[in-house]
Amino acid sequence: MGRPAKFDRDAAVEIAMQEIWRHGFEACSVATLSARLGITRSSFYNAFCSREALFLEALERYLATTPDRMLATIPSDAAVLPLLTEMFRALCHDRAVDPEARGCMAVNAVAELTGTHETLGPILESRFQESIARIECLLARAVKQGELPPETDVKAKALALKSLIVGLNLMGKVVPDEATLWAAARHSLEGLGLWAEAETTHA
Amino acid sequence: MGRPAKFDRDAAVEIAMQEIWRHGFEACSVATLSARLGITRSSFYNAFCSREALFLEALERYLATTPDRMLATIPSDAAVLPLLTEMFRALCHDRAVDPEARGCMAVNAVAELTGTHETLGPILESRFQESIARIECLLARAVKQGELPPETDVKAKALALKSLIVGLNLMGKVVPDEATLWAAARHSLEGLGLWAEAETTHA
DNA sequence: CAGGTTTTGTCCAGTCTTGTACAAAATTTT
DNA sequence: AAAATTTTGTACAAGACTGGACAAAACCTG
Repeated sequence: MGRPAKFDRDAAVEIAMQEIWRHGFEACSVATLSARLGITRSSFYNAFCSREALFLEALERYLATTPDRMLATIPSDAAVLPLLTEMFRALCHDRAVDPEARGCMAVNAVAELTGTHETLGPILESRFQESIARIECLLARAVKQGELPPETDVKAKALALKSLIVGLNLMGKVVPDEATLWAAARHSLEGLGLWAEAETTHA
Repeated sequence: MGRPAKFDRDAAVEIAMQEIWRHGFEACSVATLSARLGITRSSFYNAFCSREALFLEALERYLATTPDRMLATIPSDAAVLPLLTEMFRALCHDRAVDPEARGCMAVNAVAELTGTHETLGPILESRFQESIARIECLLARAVKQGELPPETDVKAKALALKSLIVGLNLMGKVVPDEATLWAAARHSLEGLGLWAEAETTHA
């Protein structure tokens, strides 16, 4: 099967993710990325085809670890609201714990590439829409489970929630203090009637 | 006083603002900006010194027209809450009415340059902080004027508000529909206890 | 060991970028 | 009209980036 690659592809994607997270997509040229990865541009093109392709891989990798992920891996029967609260707590923590305050890679990417980048823009937009839809489903389930009143405007609330998520993520780049972020988040969640103390995980 | 400039400097700043708004700061090279402005790079450097300096001028120009401005030009005795509501309405409108859905230039700039650009980053951050402080003052005044209960956590509410503003502005790049944005905004405002019907401007 | 396959390093051409330098042009002031 | 001032066009040097071409190296399979 030919000559094996001299570098760890997975580790490379991780590094690339960190790099793009830090500096943004356009700021990471093939040259700088290759250097950072310890490979030549030749190997770069061979392994990843294009900067865009690597970005998408890096994005996937990022999304797999982001607090947002908690909303996708739905236990299906669990209460929604405590999960939501938990997610916001994790979000505030993640933003504040990062010494570089790079914010959320996905939000950064949307801000940078949406409406600008020919191919990446639409992909990010649809991801965004999907995220909103997922939240909408979750809220609908919360209504069905009696966690929210039946007259809840699920669509508006989902959008308000996503706004809050995006806002906090960007805010975290400027105000990287967990307590402060959490105060704002909790305040908003309470206002939306979505705040719920997490169940004490069986001690 | 020497040879007069062949181009309208003010109009040039306007065009530059539009361009940076559209494509982001780093995507606008001196070459492309100069071309767009109809001048040579030589004239560009002569008139604006640097790309960064022009950006700051463009940013000032932008900030002078943004809905956020409504919160700075405080009538000092007027009710705060209706003004706030009005501002959000304008924000949702502005985001939705833009056929290119470029979002808010300031928010875009924060997302792009904060933590990355040596000189512009800190400037944008302090602008951001000032904006939060302004909102905080406004809310404090609202408490004093009896529009909000005395026990209001002004600091948390101000941050929640700013999060909402930022979130909506970014959201507008993906969901450029006024009704949808406004539904989310109003929902959040109501939750925060900040929604107030605007006084009918004397008909 | 030969043949096939894949990675890797080097090289290239073409385009872009920045900031400066210098002379020509245009206009005001003396 | 001459001098001073400022803008403008052109040119330069040094460097970065892209994407592809090509040969050499390294490995697997028959």
